[in-house]
Amino acid sequence: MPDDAGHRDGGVKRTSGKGITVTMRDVAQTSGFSPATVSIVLNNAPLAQYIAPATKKKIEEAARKLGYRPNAMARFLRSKRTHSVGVMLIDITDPFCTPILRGIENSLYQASYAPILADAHNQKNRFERALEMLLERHVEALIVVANWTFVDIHVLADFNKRNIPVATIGWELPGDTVSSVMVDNEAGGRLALEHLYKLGHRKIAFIRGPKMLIDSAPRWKGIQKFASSAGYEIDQTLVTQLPDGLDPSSGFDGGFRLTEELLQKRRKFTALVAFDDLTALGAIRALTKAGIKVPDQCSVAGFDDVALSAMSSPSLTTVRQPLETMGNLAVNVILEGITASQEKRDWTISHQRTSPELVIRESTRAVSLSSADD
Amino acid sequence: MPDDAGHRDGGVKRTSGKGITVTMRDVAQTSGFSPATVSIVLNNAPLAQYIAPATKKKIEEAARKLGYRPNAMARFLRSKRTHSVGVMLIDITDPFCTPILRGIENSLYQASYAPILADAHNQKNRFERALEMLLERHVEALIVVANWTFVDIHVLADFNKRNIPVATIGWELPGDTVSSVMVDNEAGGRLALEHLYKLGHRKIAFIRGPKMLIDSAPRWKGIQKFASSAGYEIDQTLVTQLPDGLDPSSGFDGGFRLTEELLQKRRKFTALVAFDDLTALGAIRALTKAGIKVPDQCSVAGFDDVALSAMSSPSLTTVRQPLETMGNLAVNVILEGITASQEKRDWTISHQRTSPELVIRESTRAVSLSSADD
DNA sequence: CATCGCGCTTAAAACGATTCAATAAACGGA
DNA sequence: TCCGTTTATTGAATCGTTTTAAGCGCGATG
Repeated sequence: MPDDAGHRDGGVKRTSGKGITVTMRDVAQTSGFSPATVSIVLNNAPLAQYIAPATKKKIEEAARKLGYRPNAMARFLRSKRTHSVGVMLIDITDPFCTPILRGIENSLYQASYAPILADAHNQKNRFERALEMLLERHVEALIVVANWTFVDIHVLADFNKRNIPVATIGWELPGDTVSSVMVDNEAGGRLALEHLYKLGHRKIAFIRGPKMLIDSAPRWKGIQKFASSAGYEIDQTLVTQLPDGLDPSSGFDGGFRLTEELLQKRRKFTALVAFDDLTALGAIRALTKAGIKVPDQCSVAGFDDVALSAMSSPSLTTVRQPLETMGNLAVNVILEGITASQEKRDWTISHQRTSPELVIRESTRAVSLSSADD
Repeated sequence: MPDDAGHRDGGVKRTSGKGITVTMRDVAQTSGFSPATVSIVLNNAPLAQYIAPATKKKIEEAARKLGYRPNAMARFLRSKRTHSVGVMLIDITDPFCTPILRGIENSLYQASYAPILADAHNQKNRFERALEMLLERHVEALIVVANWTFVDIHVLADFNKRNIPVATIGWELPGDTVSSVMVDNEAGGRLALEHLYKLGHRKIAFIRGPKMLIDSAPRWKGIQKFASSAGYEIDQTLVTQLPDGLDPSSGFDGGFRLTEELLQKRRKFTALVAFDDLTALGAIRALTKAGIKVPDQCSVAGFDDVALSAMSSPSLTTVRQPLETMGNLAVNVILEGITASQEKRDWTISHQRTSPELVIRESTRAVSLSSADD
C-alpha cells in the first residue's frame, strides 16, 4: 500500500441505507403497461412507431417520476453491446498521451461510448493482463496509444479472432492486421530541417531518436531527403542518437547528455534538431548550462508540440503532431469497424497519416554572426 | 467530425467471421460437470472446498482448452458487482491530472478494478451527463479529480443515495458528505516562502491563485503565517492575484501578464512566489523577456511539481504535491467504502491531507547584490 | 357471417453467469 | 440395519433487460 506521505484524517460516519433500485418492471407497473412496451418506448425501438402516443407519454412520465435508470449490465447481456471501448496507454506518463486521450475521450463521448482505461506502465505483462480484462468486459473496440512497444500481432490475435476492431495511435504493426493513425513523420522531419535551413543554418546538429521508436527512422529519412534535395550535406560528426530507453523522460536526459558530449568535443553548430520536444528541452538545458544562449547562439527545434513546449523559456519551435485529432481519427476508425462488425460486414484496415505542422516559436532564429561556431 | 489534418488512407479488407463465444455451459459440457460446479471451481467460491481435486483439475483443464473467458456482464448482472470505478477528470488537459491518474489507475489495477474515464472539459453539463453514464454502468465508486468546480453536493446526491462511495482529489465539498484527498496547501505555502526567506530574499512578489480555486486561500494563508512568524512584512504592492479562468493554461498567461505589469510599474523584487508551476513558468517568461535572469537576478518558486517543472530551463524550484500518492490514497478510500457498503456497514468520510515537499532546483538562489532591485 | 388486416400491446424466451437449497453417495457409529 | 454427518455435485431460480412471435379487439371487406 503506497501510503507514504504523512496525512491526517478527519472522520465522520455515513449511514448506509438500502439501495433502492428502480427496475423496468417498476416502470411497467406504475405506468400500467408491460415491460416489453416500456423497453420499446424508452429505447425508441423500431416497434415504437406502433405505440400510441398516449402510452408513450404515460410510460415516459412514470420513468421520470420513479427516476428510472436502465441497468447497463442487463442491457449489455441481452443486446451484446457494451458500448465501451478499451483505451490502452503504453505509458500514461508520456506527455504526448494527454492530448490524444482527450481526443479519444471526446469522440467516444459524442458517440456515447465509455472508455475503459488501461495503463501498461511499459510492461508487457501488464499490457497483456489489461487486454485480458478488456476482453472479459467485452469492449467493442480497442485503441492502443504507443510510440513503441513489445507487442506483436500475437497479443492482439484474440481481438482479431473475435472481430473486435483495433486501432493504434503513434505506432503500427507490420502487415495489415490492425488499423493505425500516425503523423507523417517523414514530412515532419523535413519541415524541421527545412525551417532551420531557410534560416541560414548550415552547421546543424541532430539528435536522432532511439532505434526502438518507430518514429525515429522516418523522421530521419525526411531530414535526409530534404538535405539531399537542398544540396545540404549532413555533417556526420554532428549526428548523435538517443539510446533505447523506456522511461518517457529518458528523452530529456538523453538530449541533455548527448548535447553535453557534443559540446565537450568542441563541435561547432548553430542549430540542433532534436528527435522530440523533451529531447530538445534537454538539449536546451545543456546549452544553457554551457553558457550558450538559445536561440541567439544556437537554434533548437523539437518535435511533437507537447504541452510544455509553449511554456518553456524560450518557447520551443517544434513540429506539431495533431494529437487530439489523431485521437479523434482513431475513434472514427474503430467506430466504423464496430458498425461494420455489427452488420456482419467486413471493414477496412486503414493506415492514416496526419500532416504535421511547423510551429515557430522562440527557440529558433536566423543564423547570426555571433553564433557558437565562431 | 473533426477530420481536419490531411490524411491518406491505405486499405485492406478484413473478413469478419462468426464470433465464437465460449460460455460456461460449454466448459461444463466438455468437462462433464454442471455449470454450477464450473462456476464454483472457477471462482474458487466457498463451496469449492468440497469439490474433489480431480474435478477441479478437469474443469480447469477444459476451461483452458476452450479458452473460456467469463462474461463480465453476466457476472455483474447476477452478482451486482461491476468491479468498475468511475474516474471523473474535470479537465484532463491539466498537467496535474496525469500523475494522479497514474496513481489511480495503478491502485485500481492492483485491486482488480477497471477505471471508466470521463473528462468534464470544465463543463457542468458534461460533468452531469458523464455522472449519469457512470450511474447507468453501476460503477462501484467514483473518484473526482478537480481543483475547482461548479459541482455542488446536489449533483453527487444520486451517488450518496445509492451508497456509492465518492472521493475527490484536489478539491473538497463543504460538509462531510464526500471524502477527499488534498495536499496540505497551507504547509506548502509556508514551505515556499520559508525557502526564499532563508535564501535571504526580502523583496518578494506574490502571485496569488484565482479566488475560484480552492487551493488559493490556504496557500496564501500559509504564506502569511510564515511571514508573521518570521517577522517579515509582505509588501502589498508586490502582491497580485490571478483572475478566475477555466483553461488550465490560463495560469501561464496570467503569470506572464501579471509579472509584466509588475515590471512595468518598476516594482523591485528579488524573488517571486507563484501560485503554481504554470504561473511560475509564465512569470519566468516575462522576466526573461525583460532581460532579467532567473535565478541570478530573480528567484522564482512554483507549486505542484508537474512534469514540466524539472525540464524547463531553468528547472523550477517548487513545492511538490505527491500527486501519484494522492491517487493511491483516493483509491484506498473508495475501496474501503466499497467493502463497507458491501457488508452493509457504514463507512467513514475522511479528509486526507498529504504533506507537500520542497523541491529545490535551479530557479531559486540566495539573494545577490546584482539583483533586480538595485 | 367469416375473414382479413391493422393498430397496439404483451408473453415468454433468451443472454451467461451466481447461488442456494436439495440431492446423492459414502461412511462410521450405535 | 438405520441414522447422522460429511463430502461432492447439481437443478433451478434469479439478475434486468431485449426481442420475437404472437395475441387481441375491431372495423372493413368479400
